[in-house]
Amino acid sequence: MTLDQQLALIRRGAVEILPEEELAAKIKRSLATGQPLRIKAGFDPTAPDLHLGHTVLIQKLKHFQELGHQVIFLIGDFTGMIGDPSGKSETRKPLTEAEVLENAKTYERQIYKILDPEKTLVDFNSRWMKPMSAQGLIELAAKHTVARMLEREDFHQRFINHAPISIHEFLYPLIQGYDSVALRADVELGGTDQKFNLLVGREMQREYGQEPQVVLTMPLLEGLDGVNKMSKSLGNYVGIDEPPQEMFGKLMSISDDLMIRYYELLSDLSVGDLDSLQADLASGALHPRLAKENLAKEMVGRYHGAGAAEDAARQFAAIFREGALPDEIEEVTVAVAEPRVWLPKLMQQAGLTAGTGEGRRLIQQGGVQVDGEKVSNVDLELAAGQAYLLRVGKRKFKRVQVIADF
RNA sequence: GGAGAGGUUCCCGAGUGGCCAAAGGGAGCAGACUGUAAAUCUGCCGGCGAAGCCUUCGGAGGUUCGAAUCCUCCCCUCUCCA
Repeated sequence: MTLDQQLALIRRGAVEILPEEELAAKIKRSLATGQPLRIKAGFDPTAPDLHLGHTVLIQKLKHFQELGHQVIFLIGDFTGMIGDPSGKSETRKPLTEAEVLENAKTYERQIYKILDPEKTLVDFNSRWMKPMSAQGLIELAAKHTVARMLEREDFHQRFINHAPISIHEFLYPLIQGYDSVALRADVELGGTDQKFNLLVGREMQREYGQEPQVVLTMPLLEGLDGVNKMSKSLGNYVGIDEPPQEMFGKLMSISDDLMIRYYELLSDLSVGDLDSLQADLASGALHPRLAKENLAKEMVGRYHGAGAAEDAARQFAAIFREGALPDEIEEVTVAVAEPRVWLPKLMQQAGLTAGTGEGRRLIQQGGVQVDGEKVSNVDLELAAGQAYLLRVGKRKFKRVQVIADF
């Protein structure tokens, strides 16, 4: 592909490319020499459960891969072994080497749903960080100043808010920057929240006499709430390993605005198609529900195959539009010592609620059905020795076999 | 090392002896409305078969009829000084 074509694809969805002229120069040189660019992106070894937020970045890696460049998927196992960079929580327990390898495998299994395994290099920063001596680390630390560190937004905020900042947190950007030196990276990708760290990489490379990498930032994908960034700890995520039904349901529950955003950052739709999609939505030619269904199908299809996507769509429509039951309802068996069970108790034992208080509340609120009948009596007792279909809220179903055990 | 500020329920944050299972907001859950949503409105939101009782306000003791609130010691964070 020509320089301009490459640049266009790389630019798509990117927030910033710093500096763009350098990227152009690197690509030009690559075209001339046939030498692919080395594209780096770093990942935390402790969270092997990728969600759609991560895939924004991985999609971009894929673009580079399509352009023939060398993608390096770097697992920050060394940094992950030390502790928690957010500073808030308790010290993270160090991962063993076996765990790291295990997590790496999980990563590979997940990313290869998007990336080409043949063209992806997976590396670990412990490879060069572990042999580094204390002297080497201090030398590394000497290449940066505290004032410079405090320029980073979150450090700055915490500093002025009198929140704690641990010394080791200053080491993370340095090490991440050194990773770029070790890998001789030409380009590093990251979320916009990574901008500072990515730029440290440029400075480190310069310090070590290398040509600085180009920094490319991608937007952070908002989570299902539409406000906060997608993250596991906030619970607003869609994991790419989730069952099709789950994934489909979550995607269908996002707001219309968010749907556009997801299309933009996750879909393979071309820029032109995206524009006409938006136009059709605005004119009413396309029903938002339909557009959302298509998006959900595309995502489920990407991670589970087209068949699974169709199934999920059909079931979803059946349950939520026609009020039918899902194809598969989990069955549980609960043994009770009395001839009758109190419903809230049963719900608790079936794993539908955390306690009887919650069950009691749900009944009062009209959110509980037994065999399709809404329950209003908090004291309702069911006879043992038979099966019941319990529905709690909109989505939780269980077929419960109550056996008498006395 | 010295002086000061602070640690409250999932999160933020009020509460400075009984009226406190603890205001308010956020998140979450349920219901209504819808397009499946979003927005909005309503209710719930420590545990308990619900009567009252039990466990919670950094930790351990103590004062008191009674402590998130007062005292002692300890742990942790921040600020200023050195």
